[in-house]
Amino acid sequence: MTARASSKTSESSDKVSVICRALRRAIIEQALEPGAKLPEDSLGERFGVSRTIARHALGQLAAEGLVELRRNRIAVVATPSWQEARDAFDIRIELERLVVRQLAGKLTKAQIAELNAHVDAEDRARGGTDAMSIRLATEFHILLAHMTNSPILVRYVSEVAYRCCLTLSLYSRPHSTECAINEHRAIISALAKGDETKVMDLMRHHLDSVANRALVAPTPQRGRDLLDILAPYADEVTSDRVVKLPKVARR
Amino acid sequence: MTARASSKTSESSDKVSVICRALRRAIIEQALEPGAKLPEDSLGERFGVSRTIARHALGQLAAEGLVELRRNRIAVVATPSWQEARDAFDIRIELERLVVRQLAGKLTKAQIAELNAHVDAEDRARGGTDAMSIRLATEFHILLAHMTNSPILVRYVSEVAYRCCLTLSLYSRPHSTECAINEHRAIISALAKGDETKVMDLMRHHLDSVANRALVAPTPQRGRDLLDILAPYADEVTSDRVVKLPKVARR
DNA sequence: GGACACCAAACTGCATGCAATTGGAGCGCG
DNA sequence: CGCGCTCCAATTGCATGCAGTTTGGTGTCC
Repeated sequence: MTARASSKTSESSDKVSVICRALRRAIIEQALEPGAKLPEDSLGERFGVSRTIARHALGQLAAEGLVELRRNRIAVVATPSWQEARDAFDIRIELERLVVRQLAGKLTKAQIAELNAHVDAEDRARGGTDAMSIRLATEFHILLAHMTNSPILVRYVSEVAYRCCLTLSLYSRPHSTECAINEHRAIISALAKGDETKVMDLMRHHLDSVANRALVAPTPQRGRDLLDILAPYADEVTSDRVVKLPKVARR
Repeated sequence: MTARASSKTSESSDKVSVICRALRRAIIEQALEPGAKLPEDSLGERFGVSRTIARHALGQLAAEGLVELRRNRIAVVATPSWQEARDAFDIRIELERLVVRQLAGKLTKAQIAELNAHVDAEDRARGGTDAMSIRLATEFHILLAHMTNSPILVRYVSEVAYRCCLTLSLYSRPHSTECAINEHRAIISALAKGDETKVMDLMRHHLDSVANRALVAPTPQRGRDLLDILAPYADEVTSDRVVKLPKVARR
């Protein structure tokens, strides 16, 4: 047995879905940074639809956790806390281990070729922008999920992967994608060999290292946002005159 | 260390959210069976809002997988296939194992009391309707997820648990909830003891047995919907005159 | 009696309009 | 110069209206 009966899960071609896809992509490519404002009017105007539709799209993206929606306030691209980012990665690890567990030894030659082709594309894109590298790497994982032919699994893996993308733009330093690509290759080969436990371990370590490379511990321990972030500056303030705050990535 | 800093995740009090909650509950209590029609007008009228709002709510529920939305067609309560149900349970197992892994040995006395109180409630409700038993059992799992203080985990566990609920109304026979209750108690005690691997195993077996009790293999192997379901009836039709079909739960 | 064309009711897809809320500029005061 | 107040433009929350699509029922013809 190679794979399950197919099933169509593709998003329909509503105007709403179109906008969702566009925004999703803009977000994961970091064209829209976390915290960026998303007024319904502007969105509607930009996409040539009414506010009603833009609003609906924002609702969907909020349900996916990519957008934050507060009553009577402008929607913004989600700004996950460091802890939320870590949680997302933890969940992602378990979900993707499930993916490769289901896939180990069950892939057709064509599917393996497809995966290799994708990694080749990642390789070729190494010269390109960071954003593209991140997108391609994420799409590799989503491609894997698709091969399980489990719509639910695809949905959750996609969602959580996008959320992780989002956190990369927040907490990541410019990073080298090379090892990630090698790890992708290793996963493919273990999948082809059908070594279930091996591939599950590979996936865990792969995602763990991505997470660790990305989520450089921000505030030592899981304190609450503002207070802890401001603590060191507060020290300076009380100890001496106010010093010019160092420019910090903001939004 | 006992638990993380709190964080508010509660759904806001939009009219949309109100309708979502109401429908969600109606669905998991099986007041709305899978396949039930949900016209925007009727919903709006029933809840005293415009179609716009009802529509938006349906969109949200569709994003959660509780409702199926097809272009230009009346929305219906989702009718997951048997395979999708199985997939949902597989995902649920991994997610909830993650929950108890994070929780093992980290619960306060108060939290353990809360859990025990909930199971007591489940016990007391044994005389009540099946729907209520199912709801309470589901809420036990969601309560656990809440204690991780990870909003993302709460969201995914809730969603997937609701989806599993949905499948229970489709494929389950009237079942005894007693063992489930005992298993809940066992999980609590293992959590309190802090035995991580034990509680993860308990959770796996608990959910597995729920799934197995519920998902009585429907069509021997994972065939496609209609054809296999109709096969036996087709036999009768071709072999003799058309016989009156036995009344089968429909909608 | 059965297949087919057609039509009206029901319903969805979407835009627009109006009321309510927000946040920020401007202004006055200490 | 900082603090608080007022007021207005920007923006959201929601209902309604119109156009297009689907559904199901009726009549007609074979």
